[in-house]
Amino acid sequence: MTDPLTQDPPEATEEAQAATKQAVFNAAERLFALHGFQNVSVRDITAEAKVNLASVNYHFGSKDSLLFEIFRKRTAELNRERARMLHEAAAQDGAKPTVRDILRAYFTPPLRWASPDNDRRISMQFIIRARSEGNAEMREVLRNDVSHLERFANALMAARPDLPKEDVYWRLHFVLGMIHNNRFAEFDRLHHLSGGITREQDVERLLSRMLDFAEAGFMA
Amino acid sequence: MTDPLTQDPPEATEEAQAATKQAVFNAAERLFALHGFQNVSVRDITAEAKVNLASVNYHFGSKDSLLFEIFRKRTAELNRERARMLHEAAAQDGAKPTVRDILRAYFTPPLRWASPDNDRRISMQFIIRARSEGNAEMREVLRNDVSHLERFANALMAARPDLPKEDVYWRLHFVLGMIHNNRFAEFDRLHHLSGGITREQDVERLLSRMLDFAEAGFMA
DNA sequence: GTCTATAGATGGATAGAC
DNA sequence: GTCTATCCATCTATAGAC
Repeated sequence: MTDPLTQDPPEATEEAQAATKQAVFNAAERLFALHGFQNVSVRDITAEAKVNLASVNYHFGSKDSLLFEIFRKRTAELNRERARMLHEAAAQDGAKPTVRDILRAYFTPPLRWASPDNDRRISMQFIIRARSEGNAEMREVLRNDVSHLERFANALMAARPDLPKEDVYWRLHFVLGMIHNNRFAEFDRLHHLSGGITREQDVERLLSRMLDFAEAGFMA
Repeated sequence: MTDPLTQDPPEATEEAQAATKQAVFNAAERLFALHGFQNVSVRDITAEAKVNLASVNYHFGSKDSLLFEIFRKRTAELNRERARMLHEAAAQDGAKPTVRDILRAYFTPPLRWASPDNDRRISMQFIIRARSEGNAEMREVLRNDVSHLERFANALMAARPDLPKEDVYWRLHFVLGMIHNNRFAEFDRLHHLSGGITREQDVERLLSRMLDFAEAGFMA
């Protein structure tokens, strides 16, 4: 065996490998969020990440696996934040948060992520895009991973015990639509329609608007 | 017409040509709605339509042009129905329809189309899918074709003259999110989450639910 | 371990026969 | 006008050099 170990450039063994994998991950997330899954090739990703073409398959196995890994990681992070906020609201309000508190816990993390000065802005666009463009594997995960939604549905039923459960589910569905519509293109269109008076930059103001609308809808 | 037992290969000049073009159109709309733009090849379309491979390029120029033609036709039809309902509501109410009337004019056509027994169900899925997966050309059309949305925004401002215009635009944005979330996959997920108690088959009931939620949100 | 070269598959589009 | 055969670009994935 050759033994040139002490003369290797940097300790490329672990750090460089992790850096390459992370570069691929970030480049892929960014390109997918901006252009869609099918419109981004492995060549685009490795060029953006400034790594060699084989890196995607070496580190992630395949393009699909790369996508799936990004998707799982980001959705897990987002839903963890939501669950934590819901838990805090329950602790503060004595185990029975109001409808507005529950909705705030659901809205705040994605809105924070999507704010212009947040480095997770691109991750939020990735998630929204993945919801509608993801492959069968990802859709199956979405369909089955309803545990975090169940927490919110149950909290809403506790906050409105007078409302039939069917109504709670439908209204939750409408609320989800409000969130999933927050794509770049939709904000852009709204900005154009309104003649430029709508500004999504003010996250706190947008959060208030969404809460006002959704809370009223839930109280109807 | 009166064409009982003439010969087999009849004047294929015009009728057969129109039939082929229509078959391509229908097959493409159906496959795109079910599987997404990038996941459907020209070969898939011509196989589904039972026509030869060159038909797409002969009748439509390119795959992209075919997509664009379907998109323009369907969105024009849908928005025409909406505009007609808004016009009728204005005529009935003496030129100043209520918020609920306006929202009903916006919600009813897509919900009718999407109902299980409607032959436009697949067209509605096509439109929703095209909104998020369409190419740059289609997104540019969406971005600029806000004329039909302006009608609704203006009607809402007339119905709520006390509300700042900025608020009207944001709430309209939320309402759009409610509609665009009505995809097969989302209904499916809701059905799964609710343990099967939500049923989107009853279109009138769903329309009522959406109107209750959106109207309350607009009145907040 | 990294990177190049290439295999292997599929796609859109089209020329040319009839 | 219809349809087949084919061109050529592009993609993912991988073998093999270093």
